Amino acid sequence: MCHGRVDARKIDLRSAVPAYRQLASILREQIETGELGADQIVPSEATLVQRYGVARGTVRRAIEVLRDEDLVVTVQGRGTFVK
Amino acid sequence: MCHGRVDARKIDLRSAVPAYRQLASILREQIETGELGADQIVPSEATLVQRYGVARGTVRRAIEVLRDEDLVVTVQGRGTFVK
DNA sequence: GAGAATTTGTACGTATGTATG
DNA sequence: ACATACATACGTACAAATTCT
Repeated sequence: MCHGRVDARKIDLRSAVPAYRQLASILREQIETGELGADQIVPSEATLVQRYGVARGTVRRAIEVLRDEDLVVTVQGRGTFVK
Repeated sequence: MCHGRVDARKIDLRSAVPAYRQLASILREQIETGELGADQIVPSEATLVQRYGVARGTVRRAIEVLRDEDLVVTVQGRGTFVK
């Protein structure tokens, strides 16, 4: 089996930690544990929107955090890749 | 004379340069020429929205650029200040 | 101190443009 | 031509921090 989808930690909108930071932490962890390996594409914004139930703007802010941390690079029309 | 308001360079939404970058350039220039001096507060988001006729999100993006360039600092509830 | 007003922060939704495959 | 994916811009609502009355 192994259904591909793993856990999808939930995002709590009522938390003191903003949703975009929670999502950034989730993705950062997946990168650090190797669940998302180097050069591997990060799920598309649309996918993350559906998977975590947040708005696209929130997804973009989360990815922006990772970009600022130099963990990923984003290319218009292609996607976001782990560095 | 001297009406306080100076020029208010316009922002061209049809330009190849995004509106938020145009606004960032305008504010950056005002900082570099001393029109906005050190420790002086930058006009509030609401003021910039009215003055330049763009959405608040666009204003925030412009200021974010200046923050990334370490030209200003922003404090919730207070405002944005020239460094 | 209480309350209102101001100002930035977060989150949502929509529409359109640009780049890639 | 088409579908996918990121980029920009608009608007709305509410929360949080600060300042003013």
